[in-house]
Amino acid sequence: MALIGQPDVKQAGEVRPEKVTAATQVYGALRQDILKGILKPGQKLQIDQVAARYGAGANPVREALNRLSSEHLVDRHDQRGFFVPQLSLESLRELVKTRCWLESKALEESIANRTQAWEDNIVLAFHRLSRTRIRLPEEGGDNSEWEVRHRAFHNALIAACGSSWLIGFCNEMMDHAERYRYVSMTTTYPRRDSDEEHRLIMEAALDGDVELAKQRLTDQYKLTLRHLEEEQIDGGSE
Amino acid sequence: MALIGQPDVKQAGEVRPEKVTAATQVYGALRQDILKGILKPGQKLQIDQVAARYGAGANPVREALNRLSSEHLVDRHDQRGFFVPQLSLESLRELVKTRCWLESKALEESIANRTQAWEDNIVLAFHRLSRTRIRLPEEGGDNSEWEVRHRAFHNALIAACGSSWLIGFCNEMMDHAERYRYVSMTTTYPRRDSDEEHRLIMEAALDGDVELAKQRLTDQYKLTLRHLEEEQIDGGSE
DNA sequence: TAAGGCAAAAATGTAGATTATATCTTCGGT
DNA sequence: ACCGAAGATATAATCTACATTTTTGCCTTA
Repeated sequence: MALIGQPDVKQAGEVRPEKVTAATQVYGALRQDILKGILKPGQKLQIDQVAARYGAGANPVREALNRLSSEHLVDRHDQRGFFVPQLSLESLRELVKTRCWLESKALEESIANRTQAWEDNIVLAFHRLSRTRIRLPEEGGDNSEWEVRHRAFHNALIAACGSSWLIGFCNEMMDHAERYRYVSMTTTYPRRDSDEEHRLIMEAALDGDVELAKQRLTDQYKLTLRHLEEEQIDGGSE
Repeated sequence: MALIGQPDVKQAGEVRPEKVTAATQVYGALRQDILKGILKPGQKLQIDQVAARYGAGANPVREALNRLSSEHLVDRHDQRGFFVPQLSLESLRELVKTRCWLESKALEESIANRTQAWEDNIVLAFHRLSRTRIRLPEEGGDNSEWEVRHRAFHNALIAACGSSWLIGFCNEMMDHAERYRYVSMTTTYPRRDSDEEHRLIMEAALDGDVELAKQRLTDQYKLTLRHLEEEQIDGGSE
């Protein structure tokens, strides 16, 4: 129905600042702590403890945990409670394999739909990433800034793929990959030469060389996997 | 209580049947009602009403809604409540496109990893599907049995792809596709000739003809999309 | 018509009751 | 004494009832 000049239209894009609830805050905090490995794989997330930790009541905590359980960032067992999921080399391999499949496809589509804005964003994201120094353990070892930019770069690559589903799936997997990186961060750091690899991916993408770009992207993931395989990252299961 | 002759032995390594909580029951019920279109797209899910409907308290309902929100089966707005997501032709197109991409890939991998058991399950699933009659509106129009078997068939095809991530993503999208089918069920029914299409997909897959199988699979999805496009399924947004 | 102000409605959160699970203890048989 | 079953206690998850906070709808006023 064409509503000409309707006064208080609720436009789809209207942004009313949504006041965040306690549940949402706990959700965000828990998410970070799980991704960063502060909460250990296998650990039980007891309601009372979590509530105390984040200064919230049992219900908001419970809601947050329920959300996270649907993202597979916590395991839920009825009447038994919530747990931080275990990590394993085997599931990491499956994760990387699937990332290669899906991000390749997303990159391919993105290149097919390339626009000026897409290219610009990639260049920008790369620039920011390459200017972020990797901090070694001696320096405090907080690489969360790098993680954020790293993720932004990979997101920029696939942003034009034309499927919010696919972007969502890739992001979900990025979350989990990030957790593996953080948990093994005690021993492994982002490689110094990753900048160069990212540059190569970017260049192939901007050149419109689909096959080369996909190749370089998946090579990078596989290389990172190999590095992690060399460590024992079986999340405390032994 | 104590059922004589049926003592609840706890065998070693036994998988103890998890007693379902109220939250989980509501979750399942809500999920079904949303997928089947009983709860209309765009509709507000008021806590009290939902609680009354399923005979539960506010908290279990809230937990169920939080889980569903992470699956994109309900929209959540802090302090504003929960809603059944809208449907639109545009997002259906994106959904179908993404399904084609991912299920093609999954099918390809499945065929590459084919085993006897995989083939058997496909044959079995096809048999069951083909023996399920489609009920027209006059006959009550409940095609949930068909939906279950239809889904089982497509799952059997991709079961050997080697990635639980990919299988999960495909299933998530199947849920949403199912909702589109149910909502437009007033006018559209599973096509009579879909049996034949499924047979062709199965045959190509069992023959190990990757390209043909993928082609037939995606053709089917695109054909179904075209059928739905001919209807107005824009969930009451106008 | 537009802004401001209320009151009702609804979402969210708290506290404590209830129920299930896990743990510990006891008892009978070997 | 040792093992396992049965029962009792402690712990923790879950749920209910109600308090608090925010939003929504409506009415008044400029």
